[in-house]
Amino acid sequence: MTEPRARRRARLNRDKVVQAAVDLADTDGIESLSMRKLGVALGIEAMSLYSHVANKGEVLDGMIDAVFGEIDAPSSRIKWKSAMRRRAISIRQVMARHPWAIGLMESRTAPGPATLRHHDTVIGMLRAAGFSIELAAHALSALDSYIYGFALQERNVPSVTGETARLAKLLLTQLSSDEYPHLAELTVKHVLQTGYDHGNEFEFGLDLILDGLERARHPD
Amino acid sequence: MTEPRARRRARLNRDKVVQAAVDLADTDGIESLSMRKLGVALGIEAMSLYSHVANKGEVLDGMIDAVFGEIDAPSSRIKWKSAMRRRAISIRQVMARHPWAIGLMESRTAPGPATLRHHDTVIGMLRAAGFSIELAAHALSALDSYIYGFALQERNVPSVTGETARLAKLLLTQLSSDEYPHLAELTVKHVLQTGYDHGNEFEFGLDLILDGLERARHPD
DNA sequence: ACCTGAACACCGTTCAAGT
DNA sequence: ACCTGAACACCGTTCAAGT
Repeated sequence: MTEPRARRRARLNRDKVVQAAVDLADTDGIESLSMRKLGVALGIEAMSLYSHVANKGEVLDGMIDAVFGEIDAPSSRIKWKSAMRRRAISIRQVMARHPWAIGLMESRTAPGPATLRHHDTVIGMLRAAGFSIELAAHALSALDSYIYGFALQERNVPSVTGETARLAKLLLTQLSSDEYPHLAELTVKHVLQTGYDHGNEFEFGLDLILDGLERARHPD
Repeated sequence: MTEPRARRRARLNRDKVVQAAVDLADTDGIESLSMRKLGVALGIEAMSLYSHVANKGEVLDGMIDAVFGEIDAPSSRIKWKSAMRRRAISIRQVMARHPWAIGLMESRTAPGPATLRHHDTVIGMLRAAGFSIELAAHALSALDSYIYGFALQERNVPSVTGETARLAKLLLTQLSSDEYPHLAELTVKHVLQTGYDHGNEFEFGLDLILDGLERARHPD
């Protein structure tokens, strides 16, 4: 038993550093991901990380690419609409697993191999389904904007589950119903209703776009 | 002339601190916005800021609310569809002026008065146009997801303007056209075409959603 | 009431030194 | 080739002290 408390994988490399960073961000949040804590998690001094990555930015780029690798590649064996629908739902699930990812995307500009592979597959599937280059670009832009934007907003809305959150929201609504009557009405009569599922909201907008794309592909 | 180099406004207060933070983020980027630099910009010691704000988070919340205050309130004197279209374009313009805002939204959860006022006005306009509560919620969720997601993606794509960026992109495409053929094709034959305007991409998706909402309001 | 300076507990990163 | 410890230039924030 020469092992200290932190399990040291056979040999450290870039991928293992990135995976440890993903785990740390999932557990403690991205704001507490530091090179020093990452070192501790790997049973290593923080400065040793620089043997495997050039800087923290490379870790962050790797994390984003790892997240893209988790997205289900759309199958070309089903209708394009079902495939794009499943892809959207898969992205939303992945973003729910890694809530820090959506915020990280904003600051990173160097797409990794998994990211490029994913987009290449999606474009290829749309082209095979008969989309023109222009329409494929429009479709990808519209769908991804919607999916990422929804994930971004979902992160900001405090979850309605849990009685305390519910009570807090009710109180807030009560206080502001004079100043913001329409917002108060929408909150009380819609968002706070038992059985309200934010996922329905996601699928409503998603189907709006998918139906619109179908119409654009087959102009009347 | 008792004034030192930094203009000191008559008396400092929360709003002036927030406005200085917005200016600093616009100029130098959000990543270099620190309490110390904010102090320098205001001709004050960093620690004096805590007389006006509780912490940096309050500054960030204020910045987001200031950005919402810049969005054109939708007029109730025109058709809902035109009003929502203009609102979307206004948000995109405001986000272009303050590119840091979209990334900040992700981490802030306390909406300020301008934010609440804006959303209340929009919901009120949709309700007046005959939208049910449910459909108004769906409409706002779909549109805002799309708008913010588009802004998020727009920030990640290096601008195609400028010959150097153009050449760099061409080279990149050349290198990866074997591995990512569809991505390469879309980039070369669409994105890099002269006259390509990313704004058209925005309006395509926007009109897709607006048309879909119109159909949802008047089911066939 | 507002501002200051010193201090604390953190950051990312460099560098010379070790094995 | 990989890891370490000390150091540098930064952070946000607290606190006792000044006016």
